[in-house]
Amino acid sequence: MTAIKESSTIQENKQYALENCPVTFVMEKIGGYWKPIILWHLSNGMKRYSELKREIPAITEKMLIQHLKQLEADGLVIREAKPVVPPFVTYRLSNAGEGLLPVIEAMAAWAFKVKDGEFL
Amino acid sequence: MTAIKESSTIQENKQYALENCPVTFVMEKIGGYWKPIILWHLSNGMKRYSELKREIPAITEKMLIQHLKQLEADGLVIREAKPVVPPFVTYRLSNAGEGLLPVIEAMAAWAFKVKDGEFL
DNA sequence: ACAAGTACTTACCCTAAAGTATGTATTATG
DNA sequence: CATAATACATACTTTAGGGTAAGTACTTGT
Repeated sequence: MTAIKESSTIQENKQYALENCPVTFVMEKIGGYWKPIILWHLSNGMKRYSELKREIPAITEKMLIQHLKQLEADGLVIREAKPVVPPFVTYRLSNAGEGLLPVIEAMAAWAFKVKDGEFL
Repeated sequence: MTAIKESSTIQENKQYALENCPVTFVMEKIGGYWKPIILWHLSNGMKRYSELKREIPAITEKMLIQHLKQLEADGLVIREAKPVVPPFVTYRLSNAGEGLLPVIEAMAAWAFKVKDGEFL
């Protein structure tokens, strides 16, 4: 008989990981399928909502807006709305968001090395 | 009436992201709550299965072995088993796995900057 | 009058990831 | 002979993320 595990929910483990692992902290911010893609598209500067939509055709509007809100709440992007009609809303990286670019570049570098078979 | 979206499943989107976004490629490999933590614990060298288990108390054995297998299948860690009893199995980073350390360090650096309020 | 464009919102569903609880093989040791 | 230690395996359930489909508000153009 194996020792019985005391209860441990996803939330508790999330908490554990967040406090103990900086990588998990980053994952929380930029994890999921869409957030990195959105950040990538914002890395060349400010974009309108509709521009992002056009540039990432596979994303649904729900996902796009949902992640933009999340990124905004996490302080990675800045939303600016001009009170005109039709609405004119732009998104751009904050300082913290731009601070992530080296991380993204490190990831990209690794990905290309793997694909080039450099680790074989 | 909003334009009707042509069908797009999770798998298709995954494919799109994987092909278009190196960050997603990396996420595929080290995403989830446990993989980065496991990699982190392996970054100081080879560890036995039971050592990992002890060092990451919140993880369940199912998650630990499942992610170790995944990491092995993705070529990030190397498993070595001595045919003795009780079993003696060790895990260590492969070259590709070690190649990820700069990524992890970049993440950690960013996480600490955020926590120190450097982006405010 | 109504379609079109912009930036959303909301209700509902489906799947993949994570967690729970248990079982297994082997041998040494008391 | 039963227990402990190691490194798993597996059936089942829960949860969170993602996707679908549709609606809203406001105004300009035809």
